[in-house]
Amino acid sequence: MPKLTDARRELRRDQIIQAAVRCFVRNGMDRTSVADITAESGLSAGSIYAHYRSKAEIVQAAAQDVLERRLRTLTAAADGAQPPSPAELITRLAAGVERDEARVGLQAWGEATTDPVIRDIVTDMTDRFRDQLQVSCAAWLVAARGREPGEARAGAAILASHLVDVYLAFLFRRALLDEAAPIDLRAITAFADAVA
Amino acid sequence: MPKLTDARRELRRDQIIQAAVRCFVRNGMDRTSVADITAESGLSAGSIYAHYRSKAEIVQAAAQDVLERRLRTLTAAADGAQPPSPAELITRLAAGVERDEARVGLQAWGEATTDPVIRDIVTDMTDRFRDQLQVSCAAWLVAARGREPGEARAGAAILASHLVDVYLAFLFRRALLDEAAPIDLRAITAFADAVA
DNA sequence: GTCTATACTACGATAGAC
DNA sequence: GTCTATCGTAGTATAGAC
Repeated sequence: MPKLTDARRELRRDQIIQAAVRCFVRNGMDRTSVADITAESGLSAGSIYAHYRSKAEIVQAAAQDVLERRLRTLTAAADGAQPPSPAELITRLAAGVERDEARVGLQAWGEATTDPVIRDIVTDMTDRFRDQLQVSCAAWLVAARGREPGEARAGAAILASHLVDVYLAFLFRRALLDEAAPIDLRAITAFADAVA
Repeated sequence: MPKLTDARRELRRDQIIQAAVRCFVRNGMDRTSVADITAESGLSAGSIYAHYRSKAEIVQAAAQDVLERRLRTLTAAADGAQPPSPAELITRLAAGVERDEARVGLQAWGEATTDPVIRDIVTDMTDRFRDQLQVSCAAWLVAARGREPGEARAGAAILASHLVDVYLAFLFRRALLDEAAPIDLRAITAFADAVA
């Protein structure tokens, strides 16, 4: 039964990653030692190196995990009976972001400037994020503004790029400011109306 | 003549910081060792520690230097016979950003999530950046759109916050993408028109 | 797979001569 | 102020018992 052992293995790996993320929130990715992760996870060095080849691999897996989680938040936010407006969509998105999560996200950006693997993880996730946003915006343009699917897709592409910008800036504020100003919806709606 | 020695001292400090920044671009702030900085600067460990108490202090000074430099770019971009439109302003701003510079900026954001000193440097500079943008936008609203100074200031505040968002997202793209898409001016002008 | 113990390296910072 | 040399430590990864 390799299925079960695989699942157990995945569970351990996740346990390690979650512990690592908690450490990263406290001390940052670079100032977190493998010893810190062992202490936080309750495991030992030997056990950890049985699941990950190096600390770099742990950092990469943690970055991937945090970003994937955000992408799932988007999928959830876009779901519903009728497609949400861009303003509503970005509001839901922002509501789902914890500060700790945003912090590790920013750390990943910093790492991405020098680690090609993390860079690919970050840019790939940004691309997928934008694609998802475009799909949702296109649906909204069709359903709420009566656009043709073709022109809706074009408008949605522009809109989605802009939403990504606003979202990235929000992550910045959420991570670094004590009380992050909420996203200013006037800018979004003004632009959405201009597109639609 | 303490004036002269002070100037020499400042020159050495700057030499160290510039060398440090070059190292940061290659290997990141955390994976750069003091030995790397000595090699890059042509100085020795003893000399460097005569000017900075610790590596942390060097990192902080480097972050401050990079961000101050960006603020000066903004001051230059806002200058001119008549105030530039928001779209023109952000275009000039983006044009002046080198990739290496953007990279160290992102690294500083990552450090800011765990180092309070760098966090203050980053948030303070973002505030000053927004203030500068507001002044410039207010001037534009008065000169090009005939607003009253009072309502121009209010509109400019909203506009400036949004421009900061767009600018931060641009820095992200500039640092991490091979060919950063230029800033989409439609979003800016649409919003500027809505405000004005 | 998981543990303890440890080998090996790299780093930050200092001492002391000049 | 600047150099060379070095001290102490902290970190990654591995070895070997269980």
